[in-house]
Amino acid sequence: MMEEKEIIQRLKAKGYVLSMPRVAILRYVLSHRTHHTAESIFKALKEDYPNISMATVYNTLKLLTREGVVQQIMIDENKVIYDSNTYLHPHFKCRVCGKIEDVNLPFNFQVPEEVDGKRIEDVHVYLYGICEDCRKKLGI
Amino acid sequence: MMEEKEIIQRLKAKGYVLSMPRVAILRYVLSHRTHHTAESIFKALKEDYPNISMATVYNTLKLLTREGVVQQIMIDENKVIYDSNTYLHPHFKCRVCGKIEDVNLPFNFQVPEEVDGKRIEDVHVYLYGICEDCRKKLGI
DNA sequence: TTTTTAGATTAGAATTATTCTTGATGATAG
DNA sequence: CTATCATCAAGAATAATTCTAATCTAAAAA
Repeated sequence: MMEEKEIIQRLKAKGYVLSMPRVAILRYVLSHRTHHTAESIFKALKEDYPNISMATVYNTLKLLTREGVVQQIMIDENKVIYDSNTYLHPHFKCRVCGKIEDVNLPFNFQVPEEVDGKRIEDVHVYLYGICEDCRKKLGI
Repeated sequence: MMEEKEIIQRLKAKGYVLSMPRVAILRYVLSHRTHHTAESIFKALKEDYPNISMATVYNTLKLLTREGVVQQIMIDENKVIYDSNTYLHPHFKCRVCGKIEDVNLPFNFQVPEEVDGKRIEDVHVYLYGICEDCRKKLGI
């Protein structure tokens, strides 16, 4: 897990301007290592930075994705979730309550670097089912 | 891989009305066992059924997903792809040309039926990287 | 066969997530 | 300082999907 300073160094070295909104977004996702949406980040930052815009949030998240600081999780059919935990770990979505959680399970995903001539750079594993709470409530 | 007649039987038994547009959509996805979008199906059927509507395509695809006839593939961040090949197989997306392909690779995805109290019902594996064509073009 | 009716369909408006556009702003090199 | 160039904000635009309300139809009942 990378540190804020290290990340800022690296982005500066790549020629990015580390403007106030960008640092605010970076700091926010690093200090809340859970799942975010563009909107949840926007709302959270709106308080301290009342004139931040959605476009900036989207642009910065795209930048951070490109630079490997966050990961786009597409487990949900209608919005992208951003995860600042970028090591390979499966995600789970409950089909009853819709909750999305990390799954800390050492699956053996020895994905080869190359398959059928394709170079594999990233692997996403999404699990769907019913979460513990919903199972209890439903008695199943 | 299920047959059309068998599927229609099963859906009827479940109480669904097998109307003309529903059968047309079912038949289309079964006879073109590739990747579809709601829009591609709509356009293809528009020729034979000039007044079919997008709402019907979406509703029917949702129904067929619920009944396990097709699978929603969410490898692409901005649209859902429907796959009538519903056995567990990874999908690949080229980050250069955007092409999406099946990967016929026997990964050992022995996903347990239960993890951390969660019941796992479905597993999606998405691989991202560079396809053979793009590697050749780029010389990498 | 005709009637009935629950559920399905259509057209288009509405919604939601995301991207684009444009003019303003601000950091930085010279 | 000032010119340059990337970034920013605001809101319009777009794209995918869902909703709404009036109409239609498959299939059960008469």
